[in-house]
Amino acid sequence: MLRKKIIRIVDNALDACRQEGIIPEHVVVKPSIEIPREEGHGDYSTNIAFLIAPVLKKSPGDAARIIIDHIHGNDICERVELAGKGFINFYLKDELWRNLLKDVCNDDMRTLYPDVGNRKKVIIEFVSANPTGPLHIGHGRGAVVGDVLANILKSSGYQVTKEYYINDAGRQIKTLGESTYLRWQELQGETVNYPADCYQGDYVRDLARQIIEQGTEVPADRSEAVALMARYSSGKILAGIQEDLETFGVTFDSYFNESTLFTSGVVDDTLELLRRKGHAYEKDGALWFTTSAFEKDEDRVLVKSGGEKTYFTSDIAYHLDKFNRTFDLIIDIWGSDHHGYIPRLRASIQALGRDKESFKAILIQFVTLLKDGKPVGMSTRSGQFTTLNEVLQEVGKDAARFFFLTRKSDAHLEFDLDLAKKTSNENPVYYVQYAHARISSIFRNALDEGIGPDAIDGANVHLLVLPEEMGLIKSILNFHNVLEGSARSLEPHRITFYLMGLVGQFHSYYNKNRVLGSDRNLTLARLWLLRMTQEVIRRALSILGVSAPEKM
RNA sequence: GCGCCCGUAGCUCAGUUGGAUAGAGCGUUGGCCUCCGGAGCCAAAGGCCACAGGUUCAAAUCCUGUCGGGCGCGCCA
Repeated sequence: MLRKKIIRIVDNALDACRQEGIIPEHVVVKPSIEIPREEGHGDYSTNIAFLIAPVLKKSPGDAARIIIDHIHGNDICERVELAGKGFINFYLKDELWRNLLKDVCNDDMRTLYPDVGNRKKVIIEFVSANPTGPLHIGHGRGAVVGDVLANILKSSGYQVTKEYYINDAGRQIKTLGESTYLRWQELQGETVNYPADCYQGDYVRDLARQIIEQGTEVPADRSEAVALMARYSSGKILAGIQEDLETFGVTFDSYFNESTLFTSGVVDDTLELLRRKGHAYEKDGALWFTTSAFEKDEDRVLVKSGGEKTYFTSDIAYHLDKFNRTFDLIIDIWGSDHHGYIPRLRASIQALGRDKESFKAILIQFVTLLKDGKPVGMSTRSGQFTTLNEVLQEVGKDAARFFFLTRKSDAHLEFDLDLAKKTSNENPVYYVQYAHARISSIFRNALDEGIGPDAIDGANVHLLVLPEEMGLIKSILNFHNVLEGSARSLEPHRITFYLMGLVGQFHSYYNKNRVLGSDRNLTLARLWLLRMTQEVIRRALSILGVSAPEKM
């Protein structure tokens, strides 16, 4: 918003220098205008002097001085200073910030949301756990990142579709059917040898028991019986997964079955397309894809010598299908152990003639669940995982969601169950929610004194002159930049860190200054500021899918 | 062996894509409401940003190498 004005000021100064022949006409520089990290370094800062100093054959400091001397007709800055070895710092007039926030308020906060998406269609695929067992805490992390990222992109001008991909064509579902069948046999009193590569969790036995209790007729033919068990079990488990996700606040716009790629012919189309473009070739009786033509990776098999298609093939088809559904941007959220898979998929996207930049894979590092200070294993097959549902029961939706977003996705996360249970007060989510509740409380008190929303509407914003108040105003407006950065980098955790900072400013301000005081006009102005603060907290929390309580 | 990610305060982690004096939370120590919610605030202590070079006005950030940790490298899914 204001950055553009600063850019214009700098550009004008450069033009003035060119006209005077100080800077040669042909020299083109692209100064960066940024918000300094240090508070004392102004509202904006530019490094332009460092860039033109070599051209002028002067020191950066002298160059900066020349630029500053050529800034004319600037009415938005309180002052412009040379700082450090050549930085030019811009200190904007306080009234400018106040007016800006007032504008945002009058516009119903709409200007706070950036438009980086420009209505582009994006599909985010996440969780996509096979319905062979309940979700564990690692899935939970991916679920939150995907869900929140979707919210971020929606808030930034994208049209977002959330999709869950089900590998129902593969071997895992068959194994599930086999597992249930064996447990079923066991429950019939038969002695069975239960293999190690079958699913070990107790839930398989429960499923078998359900089949018996419901009096379902099991076909005598073994493979038919297994097929029935597979259908029943996966359906039941998927329903359970959906239920878990719902209590976690995660929903999907569509569920996509891998098997439909075969029935609809997309898989065949994909192979045909790759052949025609010369990106598939026969070797050793198998069909190979030319990964190496696009990426630093080895060629991969599409069709095995036995005629069976690989998982990779249906995955290429799946992504072709996404493009066919006219999505401009495809985001996949995977466990970080899949990172080796990225080059070949990106290669396939190029082979299909699509822009590789339209595909983004986000990797989620594993979660280490700590119990009694020791890590707990989480392999689905071994059955000793702790389910997402159990964690939710213990720490609650808000804390779990917020906690998952307190670090960037591609970093290990230690989730200490005992700590989360025992000292939930220490969880940062309470720190943020507390601020929201506290502000609500102030409004309740104000109402008792006869100050309602209408009165606050008429507040004189220009009574907000304290440094803490200016800091809050700037931070509220900064939500725009944070959201934009979060959307561009696809990093949801930036929102949580922003919130903790904003809320810290509020708590500090609250402690130092009284809001409800004897000066009615000042009271109104401060209430107005708190209303804006609370509004942003609420909206940011809503993006995170975390509740904003009035009381707690 | 090859590839990807990571190494920042005692612990868990941020660090605006190359900016100025390195930032939180927890923990430790010491303070703060006769008044709007003490689930809060203020202050102190704590750092060779794994190590060594290089690139430039400027490096935690980019390049090379070393050490240490995680994960991948199938005609599995």
